[in-house]
Amino acid sequence: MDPEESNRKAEILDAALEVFAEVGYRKATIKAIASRAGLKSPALIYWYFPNKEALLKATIGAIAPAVAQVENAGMIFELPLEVALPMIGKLFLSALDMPKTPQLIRVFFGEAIHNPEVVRPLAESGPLLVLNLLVEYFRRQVEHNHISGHNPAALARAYIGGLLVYMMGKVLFPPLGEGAPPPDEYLNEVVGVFLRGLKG
Amino acid sequence: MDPEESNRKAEILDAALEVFAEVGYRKATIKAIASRAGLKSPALIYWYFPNKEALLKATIGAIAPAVAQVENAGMIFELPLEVALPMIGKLFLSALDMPKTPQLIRVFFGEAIHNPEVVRPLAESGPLLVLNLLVEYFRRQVEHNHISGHNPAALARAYIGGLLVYMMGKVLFPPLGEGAPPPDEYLNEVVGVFLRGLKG
DNA sequence: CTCACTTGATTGAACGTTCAATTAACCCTT
DNA sequence: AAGGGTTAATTGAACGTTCAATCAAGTGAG
Repeated sequence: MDPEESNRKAEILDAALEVFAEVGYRKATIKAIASRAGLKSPALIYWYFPNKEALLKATIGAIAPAVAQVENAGMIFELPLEVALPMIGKLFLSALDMPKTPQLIRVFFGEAIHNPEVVRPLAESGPLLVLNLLVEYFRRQVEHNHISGHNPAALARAYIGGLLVYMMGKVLFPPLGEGAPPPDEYLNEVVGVFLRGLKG
Repeated sequence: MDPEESNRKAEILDAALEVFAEVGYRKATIKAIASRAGLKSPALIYWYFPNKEALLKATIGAIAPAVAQVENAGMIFELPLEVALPMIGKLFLSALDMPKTPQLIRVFFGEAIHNPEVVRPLAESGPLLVLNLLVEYFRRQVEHNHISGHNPAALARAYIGGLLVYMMGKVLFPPLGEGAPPPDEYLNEVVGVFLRGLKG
């Protein structure tokens, strides 16, 4: 059976995510990851993974599918703005409550600059997925004349940006989060502005 | 006199900014920074700076004041939304054209997670400065009943977020920038939404 | 001569990775 | 069931390299 079989690998991946999130890929040592996983020797990691970079890729690869769980994505296209925008907003901000999200965000930004390829799957199964969904949604809204004179690509980015900055303030760079209202209040404000702003 | 006197120091700081931006603080080696600065020995760096971390701090400290050049910041409070919002937007996006901005953004995000204290001056003299300016601006607009029922802290973050995401797409994480409209078109759209969104 | 500055060589620690050797788990034959 | 043989998992020690930091020896201007 699986439960015992691949325990080690999963333990190592969990430990790696923790350590990577705490100190970053380059500062994270194989030794630290090993001892976090309860191994008595760092060498054991090399029985499961060829090298440190492969461990990073596997860590991200293991979690990316879980991030991509946007269910019934297509049905959003049928919904009016008043429902769709808050829904996507909640989807985004509710991720903050999941235990691994802060870790993932930290790993992502820590590597986004110097290892964009490695970390890309994470973005593609999370924010980029939602962004593209939203672009397509706005495009259809324009097409059906529910809104007019708007640029879907710009709208979607601005909306996602408003949410992203809030998350960055919570998880990434606390000075940015100081003075920010609670999530639901924030979301209300942003949704309100966009709803009125789109009905022009 | 200064011009020759502190040339070396300035050269080292320039080289350090370049290398830090290219490969990140931890991967950047003293040797690489030295040779980038035209030095024949890495040891010389230690005559000007006590250690690598001090070099990073100095690099940021040297550039932060230049970033903070928001002239006549106070006068914005007198301007109506239709003028103030595009102005702040241009201020933000025009930074992309300055040669060192991409480097600074890369250094900032590369260290924001694991060295928030070091990199904080950079944020405080750039985006956080503008953010606080904007919060105060919105607060006064509400106070004077030019807009009502709005949360200044949320509004300002959402607006800055819209701009920030655009910059991140350009400089930090290209996949996010793919499909984005040109700066002026983007800014027009965002400003339009917020202007209409605020007149509720 | 002196002092600010510059250099090549060196040191010592940290780290990723390898490896030979040991132990645990499993399977097959009798 | 028992025992021998094969594979999987695990370990500690060691190697080779990288790199920040130090050092002692220069240089050249005043």
